[in-house]
Amino acid sequence: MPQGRCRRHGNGPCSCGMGNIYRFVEPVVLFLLKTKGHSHGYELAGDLAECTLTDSSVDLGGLYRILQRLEGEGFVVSEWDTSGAGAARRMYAITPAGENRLRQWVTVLGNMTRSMNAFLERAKESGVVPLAEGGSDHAAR
Amino acid sequence: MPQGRCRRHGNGPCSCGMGNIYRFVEPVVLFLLKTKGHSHGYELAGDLAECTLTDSSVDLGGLYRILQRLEGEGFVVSEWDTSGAGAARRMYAITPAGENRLRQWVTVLGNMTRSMNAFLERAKESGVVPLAEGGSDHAAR
DNA sequence: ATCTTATATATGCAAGTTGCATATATAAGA
DNA sequence: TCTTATATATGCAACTTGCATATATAAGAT
Repeated sequence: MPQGRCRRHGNGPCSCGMGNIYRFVEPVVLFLLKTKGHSHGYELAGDLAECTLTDSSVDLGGLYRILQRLEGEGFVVSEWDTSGAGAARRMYAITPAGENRLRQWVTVLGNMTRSMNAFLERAKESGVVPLAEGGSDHAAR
Repeated sequence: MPQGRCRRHGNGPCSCGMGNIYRFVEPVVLFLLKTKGHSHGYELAGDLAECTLTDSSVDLGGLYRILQRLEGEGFVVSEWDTSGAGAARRMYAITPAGENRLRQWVTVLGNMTRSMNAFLERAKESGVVPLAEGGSDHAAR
């Protein structure tokens, strides 16, 4: 938990309060749009809950803002879908620029995992690891 | 790159503009203090440059702020060291609470790498991967 | 008929983080 | 005396985050 610490669960090693960046919201959204073809915010929120490592569900308001930003940057496009019953849905699709962005994310995340593994390796060698008090990570459920 | 995008390098897949969280500043600082015994901000900045995955060096002002926050949270303690020549150094040391925090970070980062690898695996299976245009990650140097 | 719930999108706001610039002081070397 | 390296620290605008709230439609329950 970096800066915005988890205010709900106190001080255990949980992944709450990490913000959307730690939940890989942007790359996962781009990936979902790439594989699904198209989707809308409310549906993406459900899919995201299964792709991310945190117990805290992604903030819906934040997700809509991320989609708005991605559209402003040209990585996704949207249009209203009033065909179905119920409230209108804003359907999103990924653009070629967005697909390129996704490939970039894969590169960056690949570098990150390598760095993180190297750090964890060093930490284990140094014997920092044994039994974290206050134990279980909420994210590990 | 998430929200605060890299303003310097345009649109290549670099790890700039990711903020300190993506550079693992907090866990790496705690780890360095644990293994070194004690250190000060300016020295930690040099060590951090070798432990993090970004090309952009950690912002020194930001690092000092992180150290201040960590002290406020009881994870490190500091005192002035005026013994050596030159400007006074504020020497930091990790506390028992900080060591516990570090163990929690190891747990959380371990979960993160597993989630990231699972995502990258899925992305590769879906054929999203091939050749990101705008190619090299600055972080990969 | 009315109430509640689920679906669906969106904004307001306070608190926090970030990058960049800047201010400060000490000492070594040119 | 000037520049550079060491060393700490704050100001500020821009952005992100979590939480609360506002909105509208429709299905199902009472």
